[in-house]
Amino acid sequence: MSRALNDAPHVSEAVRRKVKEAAAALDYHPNLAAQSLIARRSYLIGLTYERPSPSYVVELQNGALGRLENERYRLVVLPFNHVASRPEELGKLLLRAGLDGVLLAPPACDQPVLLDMIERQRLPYARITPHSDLDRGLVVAMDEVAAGHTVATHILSLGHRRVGIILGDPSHAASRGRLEGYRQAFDEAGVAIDDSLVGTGDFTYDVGYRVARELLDGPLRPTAILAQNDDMAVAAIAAARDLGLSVPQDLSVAGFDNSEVSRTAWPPLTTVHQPVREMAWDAANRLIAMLDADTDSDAPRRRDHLHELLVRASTAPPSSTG
Amino acid sequence: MSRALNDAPHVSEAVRRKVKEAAAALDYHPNLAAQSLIARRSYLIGLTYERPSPSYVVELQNGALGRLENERYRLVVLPFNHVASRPEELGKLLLRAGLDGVLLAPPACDQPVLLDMIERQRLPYARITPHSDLDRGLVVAMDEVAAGHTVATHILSLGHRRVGIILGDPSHAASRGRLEGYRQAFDEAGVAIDDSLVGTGDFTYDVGYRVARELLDGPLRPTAILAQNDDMAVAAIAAARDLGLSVPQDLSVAGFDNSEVSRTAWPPLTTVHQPVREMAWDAANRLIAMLDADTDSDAPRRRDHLHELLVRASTAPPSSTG
DNA sequence: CCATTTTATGTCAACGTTTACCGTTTTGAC
DNA sequence: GTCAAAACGGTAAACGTTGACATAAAATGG
Repeated sequence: MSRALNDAPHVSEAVRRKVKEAAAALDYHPNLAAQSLIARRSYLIGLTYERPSPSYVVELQNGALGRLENERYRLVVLPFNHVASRPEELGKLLLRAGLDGVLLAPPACDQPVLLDMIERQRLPYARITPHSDLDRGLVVAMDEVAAGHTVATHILSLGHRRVGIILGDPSHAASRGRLEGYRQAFDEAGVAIDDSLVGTGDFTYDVGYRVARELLDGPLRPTAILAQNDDMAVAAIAAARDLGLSVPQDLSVAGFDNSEVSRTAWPPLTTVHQPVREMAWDAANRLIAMLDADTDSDAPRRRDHLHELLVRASTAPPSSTG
Repeated sequence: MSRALNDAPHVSEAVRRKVKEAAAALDYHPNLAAQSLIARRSYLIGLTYERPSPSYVVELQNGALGRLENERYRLVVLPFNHVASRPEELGKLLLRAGLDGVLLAPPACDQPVLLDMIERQRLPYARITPHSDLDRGLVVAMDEVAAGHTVATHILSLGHRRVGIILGDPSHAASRGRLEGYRQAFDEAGVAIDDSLVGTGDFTYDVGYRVARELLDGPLRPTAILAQNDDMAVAAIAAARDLGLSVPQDLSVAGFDNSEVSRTAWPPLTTVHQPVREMAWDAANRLIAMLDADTDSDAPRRRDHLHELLVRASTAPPSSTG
């Protein structure tokens, strides 16, 4: 009987023990569907993300899973590509998945249509590093502008003046935020951003390589490149090498994300650590706090996590001939 | 009424349409818990793995998810570390997760205790690249011995004779299988394996680096290194560089797995492509075929996938001074 | 020793579907 | 127009739990 197994009051110790022993002997496991039915909960948390780098996905997952460990909640992964062009489809997918709550990574967390849908169905959600409508839902963020500012300031303070920029996918607002941070740093340093040295990538290695080649083959070869993620930064290093340039002697390269490749690349990348795992943990934490709270809690709806600049061997002052 | 929504027979078109319209208007979604309760299925597939490289995890997931797309089944991720030392705990976790079936990646798929537990509870499972008890459960495998043979033959045919070997975690049977393949290739080439050139790693970069340094600092510096995964191979390249050695001029390095780092590393790694995604797809495919079959199907219980040697720039004939 | 409270145990409705069953209506054939 | 068969729609049981309620037993107080 459920009272014995669930340690409810008004059950004698003897009976409780006997029931538990019998349950153990029979390898009895309560039927979760029946429990879900009556509790009106599935104890499933969804995690949705879009085809980013493997290390990002794993960090995200591990962060969320770290919080879910020893909880009843289980994590369902729901990757979904091209959200921007079909947000309703993802909405339907999420609503049909029978979730108690969902963690939204970029760029899904920035789709107003999607947020409308899941709000209408009262599906609780937490947004990880969103960049628009920062007042909707639970928000766990990193200050992208500040991060972009930090890394650009690093490059400028080394003495670089001709700085190439490889943007990420423009549909990710992180790309815009980081660029804004670059701008502020350049303004403060009294340096103008040369638009001919700004190329648009999509966070992938292949496109990053192409853009880097264009920058380095151009008339005004930069002495440093700011890439908006590590994969593209590694691609920039490869492009430089293919042109006979040494990093960091002939070209400094800075990335973003502190992904695994940034450590295993040669030279190791100067990059910005985005505390993805911590943010995912926090998002899961706030989400289940919300789910377990009977009343709408008065916890703050937004929380910012701090970035950290990791200066490694891929950046150095420009050579005198630069 | 359920008949209308589920396209059952004996329902007039008019009624069916009206019901569906009303359902759409109300954003009605059937309660999955109730459906699960009556169907005696949760429509949840578990995936369990142990702290391997991010790219492996993502390939695994994407493969399984690729098959689950457009199915009712959802994927629950259940990473679990140190299975070898506490298989019963993972068993309990899996059995309590309310799964319809589970995909077991190494090394969980090689834990007899775990298999015993989930078999006793009649939880269907598929094993991805298991290395022992190959007759238990659904098996999707790669022939590790053949793969090890192929890569070792490649190195030997380039002319290398002093070959260092960095083993993976010995508890992963993949490590043993690959080594066996090396042995066969060495035997066929009439070359003896020098035990002093065999080091034991654990598939991680850091330990791989240490082992590579020991090998290269030793009295008999090898002209080639066979690493049992890409992370350790990249570490070996880094170790060589730190000693002033060029790859592949002074040292050839071959990896295993065709992970992302093997492509972004410099020089790009010669490696063995393990069709992880395809195998995960296949495992999910066979598992749901089993779940959806009323009777025990007579499909083959084991299926081998082919490896592929990818020769890239990290291997070359030994220099004449070697 | 009875009345009263406390504690332990048994019973049953409810959760939201599906499916089997049964009664009613429509259809088609003679 | 009658009859059988097919099509349709309504009702209720069942899935495996939980939790409220009722009943029974034990403990307590007068």
